[in-house]
Amino acid sequence: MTGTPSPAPLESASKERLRLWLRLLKASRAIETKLRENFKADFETTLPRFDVLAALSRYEEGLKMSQISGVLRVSNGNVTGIVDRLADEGLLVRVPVPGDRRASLVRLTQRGKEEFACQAEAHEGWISEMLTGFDARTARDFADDLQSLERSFSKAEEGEADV
Amino acid sequence: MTGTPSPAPLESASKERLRLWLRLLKASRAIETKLRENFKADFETTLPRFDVLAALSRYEEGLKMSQISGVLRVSNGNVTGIVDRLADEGLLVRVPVPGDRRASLVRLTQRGKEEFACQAEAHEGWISEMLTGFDARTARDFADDLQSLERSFSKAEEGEADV
DNA sequence: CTTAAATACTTCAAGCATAAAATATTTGTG
DNA sequence: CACAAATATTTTATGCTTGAAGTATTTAAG
Repeated sequence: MTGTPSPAPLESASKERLRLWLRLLKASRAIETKLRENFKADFETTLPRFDVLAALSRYEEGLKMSQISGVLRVSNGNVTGIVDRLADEGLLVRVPVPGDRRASLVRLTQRGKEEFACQAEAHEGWISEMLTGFDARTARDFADDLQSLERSFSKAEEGEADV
Repeated sequence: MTGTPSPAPLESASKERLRLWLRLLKASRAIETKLRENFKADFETTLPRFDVLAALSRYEEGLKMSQISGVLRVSNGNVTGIVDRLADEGLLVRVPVPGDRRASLVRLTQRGKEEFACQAEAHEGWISEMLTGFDARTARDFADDLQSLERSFSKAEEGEADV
């Protein structure tokens, strides 16, 4: 990456960072919007539902509700409704946890696994189309840059932890 | 940017693009979450409300409802509720458009302008803190990379327009 | 064993988001 | 002018999202 430097003169670090954030947000919203449309049109589903299936697909044994919200980094109450609807449709089940009647383990059903496999394949295809301009090497480098951005962010977060 | 190449071997372009997207999403969600918390804590407001004020602040004459949704790229009906609440609080007003009784122009009030100025300053500060790891040059280059990602995306969108 | 604290989860209220339907007004055509 | 089509906006239904309050159960302390 890092293409040709912009002709426009650099502004303050603060302004350039703001510009970076606005671009990041714009790009990710554009992709997200397109994904949402595709999920709706092709599978009559949503991104959050796909996210839950994706999380579960990585854990054959299942996940507790709080683990799902932990993995997806969303609030606890949020997951309840999404799992409710997916359970109604038979894509997953709540299994009681022996020895703890508060909790339940959420597991994909066979149908859930098959449905997710379809969706995941389509998902990867959509993303690949949208990012056609990036070859494997460029995508990897860019992804690494993003990770460094995230590290910068996390470090800033820690810094304020002890207020 | 483009730091040291990852030691892990490159996978297919499709996989690498997927990874890129997941990183992009993760980074932008992390920042967005933090921003939401800050807006709530410091100004008792939300990101969408800030976005509307920001859009209006760039147009002294005001914007019609449909122009707001166009600029922010959100649905029409969405803006109605947000503008309603901001109007209730006296941060903006709906002004009738002479000669077209369907439409109205939405304009910031003096209070709205002052409130937005405060929020915008804080916003820039928060972003700058979160992205401390990026100096002006690096941020600019990264922003340019993101723009090229967006161009790649838009081109992919066009391509399917004539189906 | 009893009770307070912690844990797991659900429910609730408020707001954001979309798409689609409904309303009101304006514009274009004959 | 009449009236269909287009335009501007609001309303509605549905779902995601959070944070806070509520319920049930388990764990820890005395």
